[in-house]
Amino acid sequence: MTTPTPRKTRGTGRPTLEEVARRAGVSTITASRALRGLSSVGAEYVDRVREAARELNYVANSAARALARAQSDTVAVLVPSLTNNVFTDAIEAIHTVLRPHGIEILIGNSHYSRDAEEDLVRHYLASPPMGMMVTGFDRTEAARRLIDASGVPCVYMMELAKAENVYCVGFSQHEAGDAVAKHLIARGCHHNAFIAAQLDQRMLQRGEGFRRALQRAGMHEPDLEILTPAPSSIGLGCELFRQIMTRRPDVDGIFLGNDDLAQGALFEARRMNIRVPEDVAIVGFNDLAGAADCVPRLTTVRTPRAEMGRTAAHLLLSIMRQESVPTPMIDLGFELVVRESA
Amino acid sequence: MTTPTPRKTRGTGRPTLEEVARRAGVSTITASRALRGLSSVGAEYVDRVREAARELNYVANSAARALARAQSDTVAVLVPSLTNNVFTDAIEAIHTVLRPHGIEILIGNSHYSRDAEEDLVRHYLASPPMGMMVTGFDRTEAARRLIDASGVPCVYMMELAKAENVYCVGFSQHEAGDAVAKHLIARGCHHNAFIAAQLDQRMLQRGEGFRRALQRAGMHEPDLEILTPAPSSIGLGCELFRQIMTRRPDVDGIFLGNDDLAQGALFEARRMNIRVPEDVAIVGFNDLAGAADCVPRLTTVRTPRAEMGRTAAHLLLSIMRQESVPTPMIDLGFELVVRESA
DNA sequence: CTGAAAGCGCTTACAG
DNA sequence: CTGAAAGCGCTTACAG
Repeated sequence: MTTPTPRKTRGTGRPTLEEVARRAGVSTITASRALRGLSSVGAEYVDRVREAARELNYVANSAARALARAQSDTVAVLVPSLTNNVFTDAIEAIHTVLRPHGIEILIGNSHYSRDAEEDLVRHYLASPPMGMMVTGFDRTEAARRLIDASGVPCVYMMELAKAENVYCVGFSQHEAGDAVAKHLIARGCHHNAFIAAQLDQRMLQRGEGFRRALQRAGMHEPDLEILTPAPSSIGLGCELFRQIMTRRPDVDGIFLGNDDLAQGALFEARRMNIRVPEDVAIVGFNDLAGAADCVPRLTTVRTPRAEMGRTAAHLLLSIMRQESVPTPMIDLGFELVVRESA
Repeated sequence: MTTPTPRKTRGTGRPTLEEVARRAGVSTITASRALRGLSSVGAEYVDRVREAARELNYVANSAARALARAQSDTVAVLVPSLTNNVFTDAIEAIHTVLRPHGIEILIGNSHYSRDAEEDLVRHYLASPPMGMMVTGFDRTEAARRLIDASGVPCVYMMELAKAENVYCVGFSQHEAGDAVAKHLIARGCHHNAFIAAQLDQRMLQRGEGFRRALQRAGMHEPDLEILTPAPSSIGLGCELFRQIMTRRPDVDGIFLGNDDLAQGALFEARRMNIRVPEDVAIVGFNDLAGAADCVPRLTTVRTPRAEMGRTAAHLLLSIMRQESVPTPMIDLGFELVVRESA
């Protein structure tokens, strides 16, 4: 004898918490608490509820939960680019840490635009995520205020803050630039150029570190800097390398603000029959895929992208749980990887 | 005389639809309809409601909406990698199309694992998105069934389906491999190798196209194929190039299944003092950044990543709106870009 | 074209 | 430790 299943007119048709509770012989709220692992539920109930949920293939309706709690199991991650593996590496690591906690990651790509980032902040804060992670500190005043006023826990990635009261995970871009300059100087390069594109704050900070070190050594030549807001690319690296070497053939050391630019320089050097590192030493930044394999193998600065993502995610987790964190600022450092090009 | 604002104990504290309605002097449901642009609302009301919403800075609570409609304004996009720009390019385009429609994109990265993808399918389908986009057709039977049974509109990207009843946007990987073989043959290459890694279906399909063309020309040599499931990378390209040239120095044409592998081959060729294309012609796949700038400039197959993303997103939009679509299968083609390496 | 009622599926807040 | 009630903020379904 079969009872006809009543046709539901609304809803998803999926099993609900109420059905789980009924099957387990407890109240809905007890089922809710049992499934959430709240300690105030008797052990015998917990098992019964879990069992019932399993049998029914129960999955909590996240919309209902979000509505009831006035918050969703979501973390918004704002990056300036998805093309640049610097950020996808970090995102991967964030996923790895947060997914097991049932947290969904919303990726916002600002395309290196402050205004676009402000829109994203506004958008995500409209349905407050339980936390957010943003890239660096360069944003509109409005975006800054929105984040602060939202009360949503926020971790800043990729840079170190000046202030004490912000949670950040990164490394000193300035020191990294400094290290590159010192390496070039120690190598005996006398005319050191700096080539940068995109001109986001991190790029500028490493440029500043590089410049300062040259100045301290009395070797800074302002006209040996090429800074363009155009997006970084291998092609642009080719172009700018040719430009500087044509204008100043005596340049014997170049720091290109990232590996794309540096790879382009390597290619163009070959086309121009300029030997690397004999005629000119070349240093990149980030140690992306390929840097270790090109000809000559690229000397560059390895940045801890995955580790930043992982650490930032763990930090955010702690803050969201209101745990006390040892230090709000985590410096993960960097490493100058000396290979063949410089 | 000021009335003290009642402190809300629950909820987000954000303005609700009810407040908007009250301010506009209509019922909540009329406000709801007005804001959603349902034609059954008098024009005068629409303006009043919109005005009130603007004044209150009203943003609909997406959780409440999702709960009431038993569906969220969300599209899940499943890709095998975020490191490979093939997929980030597509994702970018999808974002561009879907964002203006208020649709949030959930990115699932399967890391080229069928099991991981099945988990993702299960996860996303647990809170059904309004639509989903997946990569190719190679998945577990369970994942396939879950998608079909869910009733969630789904568009398949990157490949063309055999069946008629699936919505897909891509190009023929098989034909692309065929085109590469023909080019190498026309160039006069007699011993043509195929080097592939990762071994996802698309890679294998272009390999098959390549192989068939060689067979038709009576030029296929089985031992000139290196297929490894290891992840593609420039470094691996170096390694495999050295391997094949050491084993068979008479090879004079190589199709590497993607640009990473090909770039590695170019580097290693230089290290081995093998001239490209004089000694061996090299063809890559995808035309990623750098292909046009390396030395020698890489001959490769340009694939329509952004266009696939854009087109797939528009197609999904149509399906979700239940509009009739002219054709479920959209072939965007590819283009052999002949540069210097072959 | 407009609205009062009910419901979506959870969790909070209050009792016991 | 457990539960009945109320509420989160929308939309669906039914009337008029």
